[in-house]
Amino acid sequence: MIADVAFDAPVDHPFSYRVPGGLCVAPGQRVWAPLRGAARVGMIIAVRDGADAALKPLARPADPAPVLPPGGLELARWISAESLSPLGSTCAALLPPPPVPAGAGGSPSVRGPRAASGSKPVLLLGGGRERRLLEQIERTGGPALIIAPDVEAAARWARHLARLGRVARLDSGVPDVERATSWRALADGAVRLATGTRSALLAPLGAGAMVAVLDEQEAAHKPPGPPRIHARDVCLERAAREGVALALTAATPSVETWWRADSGRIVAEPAQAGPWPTVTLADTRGILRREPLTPPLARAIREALAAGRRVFLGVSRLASSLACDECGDVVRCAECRIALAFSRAAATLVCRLCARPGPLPDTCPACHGRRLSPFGWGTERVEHAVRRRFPGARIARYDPDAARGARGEAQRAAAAVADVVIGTRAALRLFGPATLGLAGFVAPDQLLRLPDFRAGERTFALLWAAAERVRPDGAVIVQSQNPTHYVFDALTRQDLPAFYRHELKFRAELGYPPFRRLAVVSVRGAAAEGHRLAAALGEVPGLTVYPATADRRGRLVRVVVKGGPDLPEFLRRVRADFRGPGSRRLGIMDVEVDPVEWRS
DNA sequence: AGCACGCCGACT
DNA sequence: GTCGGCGTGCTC
Repeated sequence: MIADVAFDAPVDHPFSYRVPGGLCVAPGQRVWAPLRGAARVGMIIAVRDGADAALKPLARPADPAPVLPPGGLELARWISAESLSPLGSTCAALLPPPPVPAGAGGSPSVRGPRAASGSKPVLLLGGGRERRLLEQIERTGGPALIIAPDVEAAARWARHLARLGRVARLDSGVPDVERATSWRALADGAVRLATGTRSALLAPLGAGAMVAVLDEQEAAHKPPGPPRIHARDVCLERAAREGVALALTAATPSVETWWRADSGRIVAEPAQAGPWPTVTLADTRGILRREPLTPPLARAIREALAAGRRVFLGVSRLASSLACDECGDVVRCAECRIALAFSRAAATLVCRLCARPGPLPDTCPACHGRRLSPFGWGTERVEHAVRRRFPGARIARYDPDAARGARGEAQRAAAAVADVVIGTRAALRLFGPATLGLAGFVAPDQLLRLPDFRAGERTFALLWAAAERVRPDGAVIVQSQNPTHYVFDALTRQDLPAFYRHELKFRAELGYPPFRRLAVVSVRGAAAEGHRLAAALGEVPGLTVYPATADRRGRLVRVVVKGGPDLPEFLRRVRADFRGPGSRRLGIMDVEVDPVEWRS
């Protein structure tokens, strides 16, 4: 017998081994096998008849029995194909680490896929969505798997579910041994409730199970590293294959998910609109930007502090676009309509999507105003201004991305008791629903202008999340040079559908997701090959290929490709040719399908 | 990914 | 004269 084994390595073919007599192995089981001298763990993806004296033998099983049922392995294959990630790496990332060499242990058999129940996925929107999800799990009483965007949320949900029975935690917030034990307890039916992050996507589930993806719009559901695929997309596929019930929750769903609901493939379950704070737009057009707080925002802070209420001030990282001080217009790519990326150092404007360089204009293309400037209020500058203005208030800055570890802890402690918290997106987690007196946004235009077609979606999500944390008698103040933008308008009117109507229109007109799929293809090492590849992609009917960009030395060639639902299949074919026999010095080709953000 | 092989700069 | 840089290539 010969076993084909996939390893966690950037090679997309399996390695074959002789199965020693007496060793009983099956697909879905992990094994130790020699690879270039060293013993490594790999996933058996096939076992076949045959003999080849040249093959090395498998060493020993790493799992007493398959961790993946046939359906799980098929799903892993689909993930690997869809994301162009190696199958071995996909399995490694989506399974708990194999048990340590110790005693053999029992052999829980993993159940196969269940009969399809055929119900459509549901999208839980609006206030109380998490409570409704919990009630639904309680009502159905079946097995449930909660996929959270991060470890903290997984832990929180483990506590919520503990009321209903034993909960298996499958995320990296618990020790590896506990993860592995939980996985097996779930497989043999001893435990029916589980929480985890994306690494729990393949967790075994009993009949009548339900999977939930929390905050499905979160980019954290597609973390770096293989397999580069969004947890929501895997769950949609799993629901379709295995017939498990699927629930997605979101305050502001991804545009892709809203569109699926629009077209009836997902059933949206909105809540009745709850109370909403007053949202006010403060127009900053033509205002000298020496001071980050407009009079309305400063007044609102004073009032909130006087009333003993807490204030959140949302700031963003430094800007990378060029805007007009007079009319607020941002310099955009004529073709792609996304903001041109501004580099102060190089004094250049360039489109991150099509790579078209724009000349640095002297005057605003919209109003011919002469004051064009890079826009930015960093956390420090805002903090400084607020301290000067409100010397008596307890003011704290909170940006966990900038301060990690012990410093982050200290920052969090200070922010927890501060009257005014100045922070980025992540700071919102400090506040419960309807607890703030005021949420103010100093310059959300910075987010709105990010050179990314998702800029509107992300800005809307942030503002909405903040508004949900403001008391109904509180206020949201948004400073903007673009006060009539549909993002702000939908926020003010608490009108979710209005935002998606506009956004879908924009996406449809320019052929962005969900109407077309995107991929970023990079070739490292050989510029000529990279350009040859870009040319080859351009020949494929149905694909739109943006001009390739190269870094300074031409070591990295990047090309953005647009295509239809079968984009991964096209890319796999092109990659196979690219790596095909007979060609030398090809460099390394790397593909990111459905990128969530640009980051060059 | 790891790990070895391989051909060019500064050191005991 | 060697030690070591990481570019290139292979792993059943």
